[in-house]
Amino acid sequence: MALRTRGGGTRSYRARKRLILPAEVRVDDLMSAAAELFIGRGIEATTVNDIVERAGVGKGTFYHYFATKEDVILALRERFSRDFTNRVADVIAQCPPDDHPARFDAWLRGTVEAYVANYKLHDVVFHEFRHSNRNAKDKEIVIAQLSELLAEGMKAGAWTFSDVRAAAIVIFDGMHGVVDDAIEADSHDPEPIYGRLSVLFSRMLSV
Amino acid sequence: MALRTRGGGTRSYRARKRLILPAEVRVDDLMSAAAELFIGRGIEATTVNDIVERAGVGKGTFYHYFATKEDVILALRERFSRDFTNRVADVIAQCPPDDHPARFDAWLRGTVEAYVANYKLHDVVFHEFRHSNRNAKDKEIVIAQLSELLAEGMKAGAWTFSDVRAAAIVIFDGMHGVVDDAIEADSHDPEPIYGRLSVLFSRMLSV
Amino acid sequence: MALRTRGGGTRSYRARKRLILPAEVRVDDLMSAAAELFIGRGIEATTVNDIVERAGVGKGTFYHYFATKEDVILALRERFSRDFTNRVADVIAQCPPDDHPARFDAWLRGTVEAYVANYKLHDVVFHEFRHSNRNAKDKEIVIAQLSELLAEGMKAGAWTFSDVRAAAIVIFDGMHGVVDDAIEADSHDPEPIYGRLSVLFSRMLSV
Amino acid sequence: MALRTRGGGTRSYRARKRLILPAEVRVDDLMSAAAELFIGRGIEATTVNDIVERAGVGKGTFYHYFATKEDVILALRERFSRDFTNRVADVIAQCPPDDHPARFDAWLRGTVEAYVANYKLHDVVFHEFRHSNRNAKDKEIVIAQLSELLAEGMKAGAWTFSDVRAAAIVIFDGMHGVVDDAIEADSHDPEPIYGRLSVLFSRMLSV
DNA sequence: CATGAATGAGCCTTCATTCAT
DNA sequence: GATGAATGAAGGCTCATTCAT
Repeated sequence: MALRTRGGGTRSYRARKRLILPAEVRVDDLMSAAAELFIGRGIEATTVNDIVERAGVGKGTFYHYFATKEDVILALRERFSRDFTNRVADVIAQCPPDDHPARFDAWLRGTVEAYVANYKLHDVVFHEFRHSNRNAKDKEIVIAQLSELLAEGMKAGAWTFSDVRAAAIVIFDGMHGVVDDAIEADSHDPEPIYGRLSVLFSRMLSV
Repeated sequence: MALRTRGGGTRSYRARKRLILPAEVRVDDLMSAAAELFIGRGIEATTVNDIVERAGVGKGTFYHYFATKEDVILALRERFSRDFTNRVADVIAQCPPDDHPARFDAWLRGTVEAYVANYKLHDVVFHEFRHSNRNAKDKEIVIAQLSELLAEGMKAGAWTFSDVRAAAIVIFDGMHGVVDDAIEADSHDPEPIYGRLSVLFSRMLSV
Repeated sequence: MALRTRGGGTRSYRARKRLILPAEVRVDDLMSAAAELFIGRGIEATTVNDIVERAGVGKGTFYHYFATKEDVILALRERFSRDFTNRVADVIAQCPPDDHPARFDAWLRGTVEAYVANYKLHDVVFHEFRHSNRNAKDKEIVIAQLSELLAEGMKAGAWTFSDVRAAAIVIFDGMHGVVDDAIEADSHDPEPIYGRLSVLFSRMLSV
Repeated sequence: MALRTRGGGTRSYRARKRLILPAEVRVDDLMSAAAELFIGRGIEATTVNDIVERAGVGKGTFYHYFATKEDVILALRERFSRDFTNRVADVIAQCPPDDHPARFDAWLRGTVEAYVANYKLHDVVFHEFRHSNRNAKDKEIVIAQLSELLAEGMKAGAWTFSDVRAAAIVIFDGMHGVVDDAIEADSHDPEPIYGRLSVLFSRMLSV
């Protein structure tokens, strides 16, 4: 078997300065590089080589932090969901706990804004890659968040639904579709989008 | 087992009967084989080899009818959209032209049924593959169909919308999401799904 | 996902004439090229690239006929065992069926000759690569062949053994070791090797 | 799970206690870890990472004590040979210097026992790795030991050989093969193996 | 029309070794 | 002495597409 000699066998490389950085920084660099490339040219068209080149690290460094290419996508997804949910939760938290219409409004505005700001990454990371049922996991979080908001409003008599979950899904996916449509038409201002959706959803919410 | 091909005798050529069939049949066989495989294992995981093997033709035949692998996907997409739209149009056509609520109802029921019946192919062919903006093309057709239905109802005073297109999108994507959710939960009966949606949308349609 | 464009994407290659040959020929070319390289530089040090280059075919051709690199080794092994056993069987067959000492002699001479002629390939293919228990399979064949010869001689009263199998193994492995030792000392003439072994084994065979 | 390293906090460095131990202990830990892994999964499949992890030291420590991965194998080999030879020499030493048959018997029994006890390490370290002619070196030692024993017996008139070395090789390799065969058949008791061999070899030794 | 052998660009991943700390 | 983050050369394998028959 002869133990193939790899790596520094011929002792030829020495282009990059061997810099040691905190794991966090390296992971972040890698993830950002990946995100930019995924957005720019798609996941499939982005190679691990592209990623490490853009991140300015050796290929081994990539595999030091991620087990496979898939892993970056998953990590990106998690980060996206976390950021998204937190962002919306913050906005809602600033409303009076018992003003349910205001809270829904905050959710809608926050969601539209967050999505308009990051739809590219969202699209690429959630639609372009499917891996068993892990797909639903992250959507479930945001649906749950909205469902709870709707359920609380219903408990307080602000509105009624025979099926809260179905309502949440229609609202979320409807929002999603309308934002996509606006973006497709090059309208990146969240305000009018929010306005159009608000009118529609207020009808569904009113008795 | 060592060899991939054991090659029977001296010339291994001509295993299959060189059968000549009408182009339509060939195309259809190929598309069906592709659809089944795409559904079963995903587009990426399906090779052209898999397709021709399942279709029972030589690989050259595939490239005789389709320029690239992409082409089958596009063809499948078109076929799906055409069937879908026709099916829904038929159901609507059976309603009185001026009973707009009934027409919407027919649209909703027909759409849910059609989607429940074919969601697998739909998902794979529309979500798993993205090629520039060609994606929107086919969705546009069904949105247009619904928009027109809504617009006519509005013109007749059955309901009002400040933005018909936004409403159509919310309705379509909302429907889509709720059906997906039901299927995810293993509820493949279109009736209750239709019921849930009908309640929600009727509010949006009513003044 | 974008269906990475591979192969003739950029349409640049056209170095080799696309020649279509019988599967047998291609398989043989590939196996011979592999054997030569394995012998020359070891299995590990030989890459599939090396093999196809030497065989004068494209890399895809290799994988058209062999599923993995391992497969060539296995195929080489099978071929070696088959040839070896046949060769020895032929020599034995030329002896009178009841002259057991002569038959054993034929076995020994044939075996030594066959091994001296091909020990390089043998070593590389049998010793340098281990894959579960498949290893023993091929040795078993030759041990069985010798065991039978010994058993028949015993039945005819030519010699006796309390354990035929053990005797066969000692004879075979002993022969193996002595030949290796001779080759190590650069003595490639089978005759004296055969002579030395014959003396030793005749003692074991005599009552 | 996305990240290979979750890195606890800001600096993930220094997880292990930087313990300073005598070189001997370190070397021994490393060699033992390597041996266990080589036996368990093969040399090729064992990475330096695996070894240091099992030994509980940093990767740098490995390269502090061994120049390359090969070095451990070589060290293991030497250790094995040394132990083996010593063990057998001890047993022989307990026989009367002029009772040659007894000495041979002791050699055979000791060898079979030693080999049965360590065949796994032996196999992996001697068969799975080939590096130029260094291979023969260690086998040579044991062959020499046996050759001398046989030669002395011959000088004393206990037996005769036209070629002592060939006899030694047949005996050693024959023993090797029969033990392997027994182990393959799950017979790990050295006694019956020794018995079978003793019968065979006594014939070769007797005039 | 039909076939399937042939092709090669390029991808993901591995891992021995180095060296800044 | 000890550590482990960093590195990049190299390898096995895939598969859309071509084209000689």
